[in-house]
Parts: sequence; structure tokens; C-alpha cells
Amino acid sequence: MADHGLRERKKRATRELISNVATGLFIQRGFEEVTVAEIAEAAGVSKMTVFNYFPRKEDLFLDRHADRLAELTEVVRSRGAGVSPVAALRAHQHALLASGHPLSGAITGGPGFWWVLNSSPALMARWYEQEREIASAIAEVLASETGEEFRSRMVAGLLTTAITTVFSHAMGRIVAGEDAEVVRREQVAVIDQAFDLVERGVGDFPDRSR
Amino acid sequence: MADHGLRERKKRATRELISNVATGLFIQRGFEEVTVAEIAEAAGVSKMTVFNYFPRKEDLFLDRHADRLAELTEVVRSRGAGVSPVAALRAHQHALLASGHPLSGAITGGPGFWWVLNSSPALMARWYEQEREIASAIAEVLASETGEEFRSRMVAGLLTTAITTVFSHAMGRIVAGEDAEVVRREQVAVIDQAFDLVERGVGDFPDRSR
DNA sequence: GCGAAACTTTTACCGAGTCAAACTTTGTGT
DNA sequence: ACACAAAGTTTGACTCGGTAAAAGTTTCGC
Repeated sequence: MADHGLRERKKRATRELISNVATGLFIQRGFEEVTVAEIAEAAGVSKMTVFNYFPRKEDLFLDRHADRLAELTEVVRSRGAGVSPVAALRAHQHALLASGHPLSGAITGGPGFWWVLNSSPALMARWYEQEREIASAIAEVLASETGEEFRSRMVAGLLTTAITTVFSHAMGRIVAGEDAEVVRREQVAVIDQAFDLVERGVGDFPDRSR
Repeated sequence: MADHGLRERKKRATRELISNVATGLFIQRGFEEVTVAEIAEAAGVSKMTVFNYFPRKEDLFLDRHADRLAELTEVVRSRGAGVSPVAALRAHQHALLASGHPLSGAITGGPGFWWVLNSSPALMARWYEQEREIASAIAEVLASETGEEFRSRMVAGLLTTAITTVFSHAMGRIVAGEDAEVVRREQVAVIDQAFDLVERGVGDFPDRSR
């Protein structure tokens, strides 16, 4: 009764099959142009089963959210003593970039993902909802640590803004046709620029005299 | 052919009627429990007409967005010389609070609004989409001023986080049953705390030694 | 008043998502 | 092994948000 009973294995396989079929269709034709019924048929399964595994259609595409959320909260929670949340997340962004992780944004496969995402308001809405869930989760970690409800929410919100802005900046450049390698190289400075703003404040923007 | 032809007046009246009827029903029973067909009938109008005035059901409830957006961008755009965006928006938040404006969050009618909002994921999604539109609009103002695309987006994002976090903090307290007057009084400090974080950075969070 | 333009209604339709009941498959106790 | 329970899947019917097109109806310009 662990996780490799026949039952569990079949479920995982079905889930992955549906997700893959769906993603394939989305990338070919866009999110709204593919119906759930179509996905179900292509996966050899009933419509109801699709909704069994993925409560909303959007979850068929944005199914890596749970992992990302867990990873980010873990980065904050288990940061070294004396390391600020900003520093921890900054380092994590640099690490993602260095390892060529998709969530660094500076990745070749980007355009497909980005195009599908932008092809549907519903999908975008869900994407940003996940962003908020991340902010919320980080806030909880910080609040449980400091007891400061409000400041934790603020800090978490600011940090999340940095993470997502940095991501979408890289993604935007890639989609605009810039060379992935160039973007990736310059992205180091972008990350630092973003986290510097969060870390040191934006009081002197737009003045650059410091 | 200005705005007081019979035609224009009727349109405004109809629009307002629909909006009012809808809001009333939402507050009585929650967003999802009221169908568009029902609203149409209660307003003595056809379903199609409802969608004529409000492209999405959510817009029936969140129909003050355009004003808010315009106001916030105007605050940033027409701030005095030498005044930073942070300072301008901080002052604006204080002004909203002092004048008892609903968007300060510290207002008695809050619970109804908040309850309806939280009664529906779709509505929440739209709410946060509007938040993003605000960030995006502010970013555009800043970018047109400085030419710095990325920093503008970052700064706008951080500022928007402050605005919305401050709002939802006050709203949350009111809904939790705290006295509106108390919340309003303490909200001054909350605003400053939020904007201080944006202005001076969160580098030393959670350490308080400065 | 008359005709065109603007607004509304009607009707028909599509797709996401829910529900309940029938059916099939996997796991378990004996 | 075998039967029974539990978990998962399918079917079909239904609700609701939203769109499209065509046929009214009302207001406007002349």
C-alpha cells in the first residue's frame, strides 16, 4: 500500500498522459482553441476524468506550481543563520539561472510556454494567482519566524515582485527573439538590480545621484 | 451631441441600474449564487444587454477600477518636482485615509464588499488582475519618464504591493470586527511602515538593529 | 416626419464545470 | 482462489457564463 501499487502507478501514468497530451495541443494551437473534450478524447479518457485530475482547465498547463511553491518557501525557511530572506532568494535566483532552470526565464524553450500563457486571459489570471500564493506562503514563513504579520506580508510581497519581474523580463527578451545566451549572461546583472531595489529601497528613484 | 442627449442619459441610467441591482444581489447572497440571467431579469433588461455594458460578470461588481487606475497614475505623473514616486504615493495614501475614502480600506462599509469579493475565486482573480493593471500603468508612466524599462517595472511593482497590502490590512481588521475608528487611527503608522520598507529597503529584515 | 444609426432583444449556440448513477478495475480478508 | 468492498472511470444530463447574428425598437440628424 505504498506508492507503487498498480493503482497508484496507473493513476500517475494517466495524470501524466493527460497533462502531456494537453500541453502538446496547447502549444500547437493555443489554450482557448483546445477544448477539454478534445483533450479527453486525444488522451483516450473521458472528460470527467480530466476534471478528476485537474480541477480547472488551467491546471493542465500550469501544473508545476506546487513544486515551485515548495522550493521557494524552503529556500526562505532553511536559509543560513544571519542570512536575510532577500539574500537567500537572490542567491536562489542566481542558482536557478546558473543551472539553466526554466524558472530562471532565460531558457530556450520559453516562447512556446510564454505564447500559450499569453494566449489566454484565464491562464494569465491563474498564473498571477499562483504568484500570490507564493507571496502568501513566504509571508507565512516569515510571520511564523518574527510574529510580525504585516511586515511579513509586505516583505514577502516585495520579494515576490522581484522574483516574478526578473523572470518575466528574461522571458520577454527571449520571446522578442534575443539570443538566449546573451540574455542569460546579462540576466545576472538584472537579478542584482531587482534585488538591490528591494534590499536597499527605491527612495532615490528616479534620481541616480547617490 | 455632448453627453446629455437623451440617448447618453438613458445609457448611463441603464448602466447604473444594472450595476446597482447586481451589487445588491451580490451583497445579499454572494457572487456565485447570483446568475447573470437573474440580474438581467431583476433589472428588467435582457441578458445580452448586461454583457453589453459589462463584458464580464466580475465587472458588475468591480466597476470602479478605471477611476482608481486613472487617479493613481495621475498622482505619479503630476507629482511635484523633486518628489519621488514613493513619496507621492505615500502622501496619496495618507490623503485617502484622511478623507475617509473607501480605497483607504479603513471604512465601515468594508465587510460587505470584502465578503462578496472573497466569496468567489473568479472575482478575486479579477481583483488581482486590476492590481496588475495598476502596476503596469504606473510602470509605463515611470518608463516614459526615465526610459528605464526594467527598473520602472520593478519600482511600480513594489509600489503597488505597498498600496494593496496596506489596503487589505485595514480591510482585514475591519472585517475581523475591529472598530473602524481605531483601525483608521492606527492605519497612519501602517502606511508609513509599508512605504518605509519600499523606500529604504528590506535588507535588514527581520533584524531590527539598525 | 423620415431614414439612418444606435441600442436592445431574441434565438441559438459553445465550452467549462458539476452531479449522480451505472459500470469497471484493483485491493483485501478469508 | 473468490467474493466483496473500495477506488476510479464513464455516461448523460444539466447549469451557467459568454458569443454571434439577425430582427426589432428607439433616438437622432435633417
